[in-house]
Amino acid sequence: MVSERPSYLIGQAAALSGVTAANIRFYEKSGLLHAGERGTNRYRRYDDRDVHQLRFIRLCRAMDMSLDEVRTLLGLDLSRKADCAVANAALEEHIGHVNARLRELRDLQRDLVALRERCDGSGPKCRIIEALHQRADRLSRGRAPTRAHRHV
Amino acid sequence: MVSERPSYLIGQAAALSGVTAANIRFYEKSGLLHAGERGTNRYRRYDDRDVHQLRFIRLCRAMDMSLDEVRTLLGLDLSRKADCAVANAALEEHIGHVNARLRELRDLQRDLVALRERCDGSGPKCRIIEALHQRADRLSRGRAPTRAHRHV
DNA sequence: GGAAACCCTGAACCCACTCGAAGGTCAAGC
DNA sequence: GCTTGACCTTCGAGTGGGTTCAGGGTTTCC
Repeated sequence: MVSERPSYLIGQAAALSGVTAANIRFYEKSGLLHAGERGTNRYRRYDDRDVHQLRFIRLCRAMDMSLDEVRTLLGLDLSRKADCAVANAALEEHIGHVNARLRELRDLQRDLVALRERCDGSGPKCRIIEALHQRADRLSRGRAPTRAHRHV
Repeated sequence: MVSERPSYLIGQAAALSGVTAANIRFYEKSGLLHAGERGTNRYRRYDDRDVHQLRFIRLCRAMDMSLDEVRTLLGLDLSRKADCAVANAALEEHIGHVNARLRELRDLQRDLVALRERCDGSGPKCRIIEALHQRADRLSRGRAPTRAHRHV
C-alpha cells in the first residue's frame, strides 16, 4: 500500500482554508489558483500546497489587497532579489492606502460620535437629522470630489 | 416680472452638489431623489432643495452609509419622536460598523508595518513573502470565516 | 435501491457606480 | 440658415469581488 499525498475535494479544501467552495472556483476562474487535473468524475482535487495557497490568498484579502495585488505576490520568486524589491514596493504602496483609509475612518468616527451626542431625545426636533442637514449645507461651500476612496 | 425660484439643469446641480450628473440619474433611478417634472425638452430640472438633498446624500455616503441607510434617513420626519429614535438606532449601528472596521484596519496596519521591517534587502530570500507564507500557515490552525466585513 | 450529501456548470444577482454609444436640444458665431 | 460644440436624453454593458440559484451528475450510507 503506497502512502499517497492527501487529496481533498473542494468542500474539504474549503473547510481547511476558510475559503468557501464557490469562492475557490471563482479564484480558479480568476487565475489565482491553478486549475489542476481532475479525477475520473470531474471533481476538482486539491493538495496541501493548494490549501496553503488558498490561505495565503485569504490572508492577503484580509489585508485588503486587491486580487491583482495578490496575483502579483503569487507570481514572485522568493529567491530573486528583483522580486523582493517588487514585494517591497507593493507593500509600501499598500501601507499608504491603508493609512489613508485609516485617517478617513478616524475622522468619520469622530464626526459620528459628535453627531450622536447631539440627540438627547428631548426637544421638538431630532437633532441628529437636523445636524446632518446643516452639515450638508456647509458642504455646499467647500465642494469636494464625490469619491475619496481608493481600492481599500 | 415675476421672481422665479432658480432652476438648474443636471450639470449645474452636479456642480453645486458635488455629485456627478450620471450619479444623480442613478440616485433618481434608485429612489433616493424624487423624479420631478421636466421642461418642454425632456431635461431634468432641479431647485435648491434638490441640491441640498444631493449634498445630504453625498455627506452620508462620505460617512460610508449604504444607500439603504440613506434612504431610511431621508424618509424620516424630523419632528416625530419615533423617527428620532429610528435615526438614533441607525446611527448607533453605523458607529458600531465603523468601529469594527477601524479595529480591523489598525490590526492590519500593525501587521503590515511589522512585515515591512522584516525585509532589509539582504539575505538569500525575500523575508516579506516568506513571512506572509508563514502567516498563512499559522492561519491554518485557527480557522475563521472568510468574510469579516460588513458593508463598511 | 433510495435518500442525503456532495460535486459540476453557467448564469443571474448584489452594490454603487462608471462609461460608451447613439441620438435630441440649444445658443453662439459666420 | 447652417455649422459647431456643449449640453442633455436613454439604454446597455462593465467594474470588483464575490453570492446564489437552477438543473443536473456522483458518491456514500443505510
